[in-house]
Amino acid sequence: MKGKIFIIEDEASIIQLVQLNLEKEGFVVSSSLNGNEGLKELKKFEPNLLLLDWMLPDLSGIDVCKNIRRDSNFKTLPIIMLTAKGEEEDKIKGLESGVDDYITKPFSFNELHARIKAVLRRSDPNIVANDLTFEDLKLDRIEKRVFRADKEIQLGPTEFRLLEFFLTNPKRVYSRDQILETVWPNNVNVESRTIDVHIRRLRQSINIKDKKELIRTVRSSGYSLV
Amino acid sequence: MKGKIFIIEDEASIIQLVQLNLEKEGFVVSSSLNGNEGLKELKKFEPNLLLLDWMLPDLSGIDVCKNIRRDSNFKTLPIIMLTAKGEEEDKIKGLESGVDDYITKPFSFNELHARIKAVLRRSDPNIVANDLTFEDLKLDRIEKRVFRADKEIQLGPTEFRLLEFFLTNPKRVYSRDQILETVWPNNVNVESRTIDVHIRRLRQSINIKDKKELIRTVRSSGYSLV
DNA sequence: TTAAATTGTAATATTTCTGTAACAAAAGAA
DNA sequence: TTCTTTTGTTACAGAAATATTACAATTTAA
Repeated sequence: MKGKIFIIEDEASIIQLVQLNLEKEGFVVSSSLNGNEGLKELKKFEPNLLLLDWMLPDLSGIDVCKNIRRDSNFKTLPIIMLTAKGEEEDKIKGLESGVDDYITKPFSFNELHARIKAVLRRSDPNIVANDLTFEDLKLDRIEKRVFRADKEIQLGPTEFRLLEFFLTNPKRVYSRDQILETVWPNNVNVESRTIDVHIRRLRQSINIKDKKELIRTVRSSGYSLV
Repeated sequence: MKGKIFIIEDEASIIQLVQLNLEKEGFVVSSSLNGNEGLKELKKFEPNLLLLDWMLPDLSGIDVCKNIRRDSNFKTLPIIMLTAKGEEEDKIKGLESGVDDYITKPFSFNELHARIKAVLRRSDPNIVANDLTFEDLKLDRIEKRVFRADKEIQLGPTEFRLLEFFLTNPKRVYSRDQILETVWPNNVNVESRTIDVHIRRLRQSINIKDKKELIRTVRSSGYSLV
């Protein structure tokens, strides 16, 4: 899961270009062509990051920005401002008004992508990182390694995916069905009790004596990481 | 933010009633009186949930449903079917054809609302509020945890559902029958006195010494949260 | 090809939860 | 008061959910 990005930008061609590329990178993207509608849709969409054009037909980027910062649910939403060349002076204003970064049009997608990753890494590391962490647990998606308290742990493939799944949303309780759907390849039919066994195996692997149990059983609901 | 709901239903009066109430709840609502047009508009509207009448002038609800499930963009759109009384047998067919829930006309808005929330919670948890609170009581539906005065409380599954139920309408008095209907799975037959026992268990769990009793007994009527 | 690792399931053990019955206590009614 | 109705409390047996174990089948690695 890479996270959700919302774009408010009045040039449809830019939206198209950026959206296409971001989706190719695995982000979920939604967009709007103007400020007022954009604000509404954005709040429904609940993105992890906003790409915001400086000049919009109705509201200025700064107005949008201020509105967002006033909303307690989006106070901390990372924003990257898109400015046209020659507006450099405004950049300072932009940053002052609570923008996390800016990029000057025209920009290459690579440049944008780098900035997005940088901003997300600061605000919500789990979205970008190849490392998922929770407390003293660390999972490296690239190298396929898992550590508990800096000690490497060997997991079978299924236990690895299972832990990876829990780490994308720690604390959240998942039902056996939800776990099956996500962790097992589609169209496989496995007994839902099978999950108990894998939970057991995972527990056995990641538990260290004298350290607390990391997987919580919620009777009649499922399991979660705690 | 509550999300978008689309209604396909040929009785204008029902649409009006439901739409009005849903909008009052904060949903964005759009509707259509028949299946073919409805399908087109729905795909433009991109709702988070569809309320679909079983009997339509042109297409049957099932046809609409199948059409939607064939469209990759709407494969997972949650659908609640509206059936008239006496069509109960069809319900099974409905659920088989990919419907998420159904409700029999005539229905109360509260009942519909509850089902909508339940279905949305499954499909798109961010749309629905997940924390229920009342005074110093807090229930987290995602993590399945309950707190009183910031101290965590352990509840069994039934007590959890019971409290969840009371928290959706604090202060309101519910009869034992109402409690049974909502908190217990359908088609289970339990003695109504059983509820007293669970109330007792819930009380024991959530009461803290020196703090006031949270569950009120209303003689010959039922119980409520106060 | 063989050995080792992994997987799903079934059988069994263990834990936790549930509903009910029986009796006590409280609240109304007469 | 006394009687009646309703609710509170308790204990307990059976049910239900989860934990654990062993094992055969399959996959992967050597």
